[in-house]
Amino acid sequence: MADVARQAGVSKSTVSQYLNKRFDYMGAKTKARIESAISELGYQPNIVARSLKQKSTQTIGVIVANILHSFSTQVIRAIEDYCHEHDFHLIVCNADDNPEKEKKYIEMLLAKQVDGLIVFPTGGNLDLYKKMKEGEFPLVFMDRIIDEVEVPTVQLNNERASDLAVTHLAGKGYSNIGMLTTSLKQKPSPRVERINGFKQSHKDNGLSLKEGWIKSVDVEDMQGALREMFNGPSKPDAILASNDLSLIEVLKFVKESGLSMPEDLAVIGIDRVSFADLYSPTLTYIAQPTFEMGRKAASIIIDKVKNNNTGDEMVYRYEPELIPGESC
Amino acid sequence: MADVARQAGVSKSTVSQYLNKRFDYMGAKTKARIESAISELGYQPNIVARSLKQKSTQTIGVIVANILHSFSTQVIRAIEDYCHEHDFHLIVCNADDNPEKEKKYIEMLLAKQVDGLIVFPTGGNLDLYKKMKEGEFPLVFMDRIIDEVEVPTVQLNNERASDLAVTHLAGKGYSNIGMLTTSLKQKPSPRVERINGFKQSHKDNGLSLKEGWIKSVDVEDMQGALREMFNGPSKPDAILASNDLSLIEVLKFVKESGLSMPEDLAVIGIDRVSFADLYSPTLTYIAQPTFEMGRKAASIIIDKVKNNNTGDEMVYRYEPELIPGESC
DNA sequence: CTGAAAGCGCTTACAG
DNA sequence: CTGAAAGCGCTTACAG
Repeated sequence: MADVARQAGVSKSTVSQYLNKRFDYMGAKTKARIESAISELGYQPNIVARSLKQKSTQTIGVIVANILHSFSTQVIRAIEDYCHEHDFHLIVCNADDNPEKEKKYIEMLLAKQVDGLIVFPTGGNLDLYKKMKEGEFPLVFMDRIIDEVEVPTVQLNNERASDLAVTHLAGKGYSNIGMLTTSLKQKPSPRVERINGFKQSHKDNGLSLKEGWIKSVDVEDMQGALREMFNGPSKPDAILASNDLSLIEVLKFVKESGLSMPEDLAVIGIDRVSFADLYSPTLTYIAQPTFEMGRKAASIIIDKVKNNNTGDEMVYRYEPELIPGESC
Repeated sequence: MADVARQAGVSKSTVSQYLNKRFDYMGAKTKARIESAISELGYQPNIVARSLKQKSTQTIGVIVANILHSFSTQVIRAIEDYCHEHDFHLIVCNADDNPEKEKKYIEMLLAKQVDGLIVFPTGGNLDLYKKMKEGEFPLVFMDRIIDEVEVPTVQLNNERASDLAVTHLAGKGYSNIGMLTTSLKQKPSPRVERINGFKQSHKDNGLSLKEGWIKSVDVEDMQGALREMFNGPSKPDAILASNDLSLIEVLKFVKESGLSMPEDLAVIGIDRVSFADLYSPTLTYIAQPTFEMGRKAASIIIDKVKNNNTGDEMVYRYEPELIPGESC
């Protein structure tokens, strides 16, 4: 910038005014001289220096609990679009369901002076969440609710998602429904709520619930869990896969067991997968409005950044939708 | 930092030494005092300030041409792992096959003072690429070769990928092979090379080539292109989908036309897709070694960053592998 | 073993 | 309409 100033025969201040498009009082010839000095020198401003001075990086951090879920990538995409429209940049990190990693990334992003943070919380860093909340740092939770700390949260009406699935199955005459979901170690609220919804919907639909057929295990153990379900005296005639990773395991099991869908086993999943319409049979699933959810989270965080972290700390619940296919 | 220094009764310099773990000459009591001052105040260093002074952000930028390709996400993942191991951060941007966007992102990342850039080039910004090359800015190209500017490039042996596919099909007795690939507007080298390989392999296998069955169109137009292929007097008995997006369109077409695989039509794709083993029939495909390719790109860029951009400007070609399934 | 001082590349009141 | 000066929060030779 000093070079540009010298070349144009003005001061750094004036160059800075030019760069920030404050032309109110700038002479036309000054402006032109700066303009040509910049292009001659191929000058590019240093955002790092500007950020230091302005104490704002125009950057939002996003930490997803697990990038392998299609839900995460879809939401990131929506957040990205919104931020892009509002001239904010994004740094995305993947905590891999690991609270240690989540902690590391939160600290890294704070050190990098992001203006705000959207977190899909693992739930394992209550102190950190609280510290940010107390420090009035702009923060939004996505997908999972953390009871211990009041932060605006965007998530699905998870009980309703399970209810949609069970009611649909019941309507088709299925009554022996199993459920497969990823591990409950961290007790992430969506999984807990989906299981609760599953149970409640059994009552509402007059179905008898088999507790043993609700399996919450790590992905590696899913084939075993499914085999268990099918080894008993009575077998499920339908399965709810509570997210995309579970669904893939169910489909793998169906294929390997030589079962046919939906005759031998009806299958329904929560989350949209790329191959739902391509599969034979096409898959019935419960879609989350990932696009709106992502935009909502982005809009809350950007409002907070701009308005000094004011605004309500609400939980925003979005309604799931059943997309019918041939798998049940 | 000034607060910490005051609280500990030392100077900022000493705090800085502490933070940078230069303990060689530091008194044990000084160290302890700084340590407790930091934890009392909950001090977090400001990386932006450090970056400004050190002229290094420990950050690598990645610009993919199109994030929708599974290849891109797999490579990003590998780059991320490698950078993480070497304490570099990543900022990922998606140019959406749009040279304008690519330009914007390159300039943004340079302004953010990333230490190096891995680009899946659209090919539409030759001046910018040259400028970076001349400025000795650490730069690596991924996937696509740009003849006009000599930059280290990591990519697949694309001709071999097509050859593997065609030779496999020929071995199974198929001789009327069509090819579907995404648009050639930008003439990205992998698509050109895959088409060349497809043609050459026809010669090598003594097959007669139907030029009209090589379709390079935008994804929206693929169903139409496939219908054209199948509307003529003779029809293909096999299709090579040159990437994952093309493959999905082929599978959609097969399903909608009521064709059965591989009896009516054999299908083979380049790129690994998540549902290859899940599909009925399971899919035969040509895999790229995305993991090694990503790590290679990351290792080149980090070497360049550390060694002041020395090193050769080679093209690294990786060999594809055929993963057999039931679709051909 | 520790501190004073300069400087990284910007922005921004303020003076003229 | 433009410039001199201070300051953002660090690091780093250098002096002592």
